[in-house]
Amino acid sequence: MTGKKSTRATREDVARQAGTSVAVVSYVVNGGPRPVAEATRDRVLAAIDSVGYSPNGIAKALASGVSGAYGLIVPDISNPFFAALAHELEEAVAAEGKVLLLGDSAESKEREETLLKLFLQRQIDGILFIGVDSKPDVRAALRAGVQLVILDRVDNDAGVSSVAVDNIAGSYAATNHLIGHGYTRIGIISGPGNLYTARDRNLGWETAMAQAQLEVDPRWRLEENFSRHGGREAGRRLFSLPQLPEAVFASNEQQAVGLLAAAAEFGVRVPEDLAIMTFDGTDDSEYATPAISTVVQPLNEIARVAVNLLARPPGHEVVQHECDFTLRLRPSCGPHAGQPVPDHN
Amino acid sequence: MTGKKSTRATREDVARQAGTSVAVVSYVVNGGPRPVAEATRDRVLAAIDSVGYSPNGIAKALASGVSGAYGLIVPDISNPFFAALAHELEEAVAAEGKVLLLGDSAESKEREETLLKLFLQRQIDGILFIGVDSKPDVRAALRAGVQLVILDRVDNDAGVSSVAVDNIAGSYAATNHLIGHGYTRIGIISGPGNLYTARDRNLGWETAMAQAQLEVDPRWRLEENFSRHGGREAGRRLFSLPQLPEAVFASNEQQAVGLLAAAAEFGVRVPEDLAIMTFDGTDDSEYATPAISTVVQPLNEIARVAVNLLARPPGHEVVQHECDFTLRLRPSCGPHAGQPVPDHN
DNA sequence: CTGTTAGCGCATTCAA
DNA sequence: TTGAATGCGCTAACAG
Repeated sequence: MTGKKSTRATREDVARQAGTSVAVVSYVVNGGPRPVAEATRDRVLAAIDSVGYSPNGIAKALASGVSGAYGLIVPDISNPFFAALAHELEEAVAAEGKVLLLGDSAESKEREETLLKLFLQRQIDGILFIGVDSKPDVRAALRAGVQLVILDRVDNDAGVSSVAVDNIAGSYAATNHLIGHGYTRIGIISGPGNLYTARDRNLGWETAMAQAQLEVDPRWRLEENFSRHGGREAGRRLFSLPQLPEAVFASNEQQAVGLLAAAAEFGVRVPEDLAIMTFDGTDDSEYATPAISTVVQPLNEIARVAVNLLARPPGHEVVQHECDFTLRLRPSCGPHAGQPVPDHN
Repeated sequence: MTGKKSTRATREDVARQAGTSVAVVSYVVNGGPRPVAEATRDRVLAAIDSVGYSPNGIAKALASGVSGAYGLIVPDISNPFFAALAHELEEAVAAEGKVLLLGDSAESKEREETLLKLFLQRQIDGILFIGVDSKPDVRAALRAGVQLVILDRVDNDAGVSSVAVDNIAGSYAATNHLIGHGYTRIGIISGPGNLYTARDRNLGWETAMAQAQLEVDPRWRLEENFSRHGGREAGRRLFSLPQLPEAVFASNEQQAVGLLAAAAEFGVRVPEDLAIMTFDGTDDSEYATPAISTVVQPLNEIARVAVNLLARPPGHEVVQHECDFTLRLRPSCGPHAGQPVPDHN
């Protein structure tokens, strides 16, 4: 065609221009590992500027063994909770001077493994992992000696580090808050039974209910996916029952939003006819109608801790970090006297 | 420590094990560029399996010049619209056999440029770009000879390919639909004036209003950020006015969600006291209370077209693709006879 | 059909 | 303080 192969300037061009060796260029670019004379450095810098040199990250990765990138695998980035978490993670990763590779497994176990392998092939320096279920196969990463941290949906037996909120205590606190309102007929929409997250939140609710010696109508225990669709379906079933509970704990925020949509469909008023609390605490619950009371996950802390764990030199011990939550009270669970609520227990 | 440097198996290990040369290993791994005898291939495959070989993507990228990755830059991945788009893009990119690198510019012009450079350094094969404003500086990419496609917020003067929905026609159709309801007092929440997207949607609304010879109270023209917060602020101002419009076109979905929250605050009923239409059409509008009528952007098409443009060999002509939209009618704009509505014009 | 070998751009050790 | 040289793992000519 028109010209020669559009090839970028390399160290060699800089060296030639500056009248030095390529090694010296490296030294000034990386500020080490050896010192460079003031005058030489200036010449090199001028040359870099003149030829428009920018180091090739790929070559650097190959030679040094570190790629400068972390990988993030999520089941579905269009899920607001994962998106919010990804946003925080990106920030934490950037603060580490690295970039973040995004992999969306589309809720597919198979795609999840493919992504993991793909990342590993790219010499990723560490992997942030949110699995589609609680039995992720992360052996490939361990085998390759790559750090991996599991987020949110945690398998405590996997032998890898993890960061998650205290799901049991959170749902326990949420349920207790409903009980404190004086509600006695309290239902739950729980998540898929194969997720520890869902089981833990279920357990918290059960514990609070048992402790308060409250009976539970089994028809008020719905199980659905952690999605708006799931929440709406649960709501439709619930609202077709002859008798409604006074309150419902929706195990995740997306379900709560769906439940709200179903309530509107059926003319069920929230919180007058049904009080609602939920779990997660992204902006979704703030902007819902009515705004939803929720256990808030500290996304920022989760992200920071996770990235810190990833940045540790390999061979470190496995740590399973559990974050504290906060309770955010809004109109959906009924009128408040404005009293503060303890974080948990 | 315990063992030797945890170094992965390479082609050489495979070759040794199989008793062949490294080239042959390449040939069977890549299915070319030269044929390999059946028997040899089998030996190689067995050897690969035996030593647990997995090709090093970094080395491959360096040697071949293609990295197998596309980069995506978005202003904020926690924005549901961008998240939904990213989800579709990831899918389209994966279908191309590539991975997607995510960069979140956090609405910062500076970070946006940093990300672009970072991607370029990593020999990204192409960049999907959603800028924080309509004057993105993408010269670095052009200079490096890397394909780049601008999405959503398009600058028609940039000389780069782009994909976007027809914003003018979309808002024109939405406004006309409101007019068809018989509303004559119609307001607008428009987006930041520095975004073409916002200006175009504004223009579509203006055109429809002018064409219907409808007067506009300037106090019913609000300008706010494309966020829920912005929408809520606009709503609060609007609902403090002595007289409300009958309908409002919220320029993006996030604003509409915020507007709904403000309406609930002020006891303004939707659609009885105020009809609402909006633009974007992610799940957010479906699950809002009430569900929101909206111009729907064909995210799937946008993603496919964008990735196709990216996959073209370099040196191609600049194309600015404009996608069709659809209108999705829901309760928020008032009762319908159920008549279908033409796509546009 | 298969083996050999020269790069890809950079980090880094070893000399000078 | 600087230069030369080796290697990272792989691709793709170029020879057999």
